[in-house]
Amino acid sequence: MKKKVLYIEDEQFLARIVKETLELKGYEVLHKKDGGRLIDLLQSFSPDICVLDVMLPNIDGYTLGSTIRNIYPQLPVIFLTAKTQTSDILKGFSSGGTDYLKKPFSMEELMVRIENQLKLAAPKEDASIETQEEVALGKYLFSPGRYELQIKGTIIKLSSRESEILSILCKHANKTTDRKKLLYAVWGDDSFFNSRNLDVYIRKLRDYLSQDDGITIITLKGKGYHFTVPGI
Amino acid sequence: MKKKVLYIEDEQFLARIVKETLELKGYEVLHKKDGGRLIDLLQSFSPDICVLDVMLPNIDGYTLGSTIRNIYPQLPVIFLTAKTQTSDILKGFSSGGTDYLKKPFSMEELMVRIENQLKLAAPKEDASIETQEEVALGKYLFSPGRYELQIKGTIIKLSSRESEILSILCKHANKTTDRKKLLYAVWGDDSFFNSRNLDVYIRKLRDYLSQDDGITIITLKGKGYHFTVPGI
DNA sequence: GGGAATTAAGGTTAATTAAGGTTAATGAAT
DNA sequence: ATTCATTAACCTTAATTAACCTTAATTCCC
Repeated sequence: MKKKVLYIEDEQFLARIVKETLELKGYEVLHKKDGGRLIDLLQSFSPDICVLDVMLPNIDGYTLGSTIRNIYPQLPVIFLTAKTQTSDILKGFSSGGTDYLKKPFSMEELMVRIENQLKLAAPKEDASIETQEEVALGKYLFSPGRYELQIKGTIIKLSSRESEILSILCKHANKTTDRKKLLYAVWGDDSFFNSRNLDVYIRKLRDYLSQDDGITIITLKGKGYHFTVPGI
Repeated sequence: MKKKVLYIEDEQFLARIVKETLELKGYEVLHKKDGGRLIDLLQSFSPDICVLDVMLPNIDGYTLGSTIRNIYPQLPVIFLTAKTQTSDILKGFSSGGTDYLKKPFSMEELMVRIENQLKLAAPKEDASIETQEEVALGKYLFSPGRYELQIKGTIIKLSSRESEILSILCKHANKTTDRKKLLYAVWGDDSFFNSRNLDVYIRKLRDYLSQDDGITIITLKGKGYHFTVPGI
């Protein structure tokens, strides 16, 4: 998926070069000469990053930056400007900028700073499965955050318990998940009833996951489950 | 808790100024003249950010940067250098730098860039609604202060309760909002009646937000709601 | 030692109960 | 006189409990 850059710049000549260079690098670029109807633009275009000139007709770049930061707390914003006074730079960062590049700059520097900002804004890797975006399970796509299991475009809605248990199994994909630990993780105890209860959920999950026979939840009696998933 | 800066710089005079300025700003600074025993340093000092001069005796800054990036994928690294060639900058970013500052620089700029890197590295905070007058919710724009939800130019007026509940959901966007806490936050108790009452409001909000199917309020029975919003 | 009896562990399906959803009616506050 | 908030009555669905079934592992006996 192409990353989208919203680029606001009034100098036509520079704008053209930047836009073309970005497009050559594989970005989708929306260039505007001023910040009019910014909020609409953000919503319809939904950029991954904004590159703003500071000296603009009508509304200046800093104001636009603040607006963006206000509405999209996480969206990277790079300011471009000939203003080189320290106070301008400070203003840039306090207006929600995540980087500040002084004109004149080389195209390469802009490119690498854009890449860098996108990398920094990307979801942090070290997060546990709770915050994890999506996991590929064979032909399925599991989105713990959305409580969904997707296969060939059809979406299976999971309940919170189902999703919770599947998440735990995923954490031990192709290894064994201890039954007792699973029970404790989900219910906080390993009573007889919850043990039956777990059986019920395992059956449901097996059922949901039956469309890919590379995926199996193997029972290891007295131990737990071995969740086999191809290609993890 | 003081943020810790690991600062590697061989120019004694500059180093002293930077160190003192940082300390004045409330940072804990460990200054070294070279990158010897870097790995030990990182582990014992466990800095929140590294500031590296590039031109160093023995091992150069880029090499140190790469080492850091390998071991600590998320740790911010700012390069400081008189090298101003584009190729040097590219090298800085490809060596795991998260920012690059050309010498000579103003202390203020260094300070603000350090702050900025720390902010970017910080675990993504939920947009604290209090300070925002507007939040983008997918195709919608929510203005808690005005009790308005806007979509494609049309304005949906929210009642105070509706707005209040939506604000709370926004605070936990893409995470789960505890039902009990929600009830307490809004009504101060979790009586049966208010619980039904909450259901009523959730239904209304689902209805208002139904025009963007990236937005969902998922019920987690026994827990609460998971408000999913794209791009937050 | 090899195969039937025993038993513990888990599986299946259905019933129950608890949590929440929906819609409409009532009550409070402008 | 409306608009918003609450209460009410009834509906739907997830989670749990229950009853009964199957399978793997021991044990027992010859």
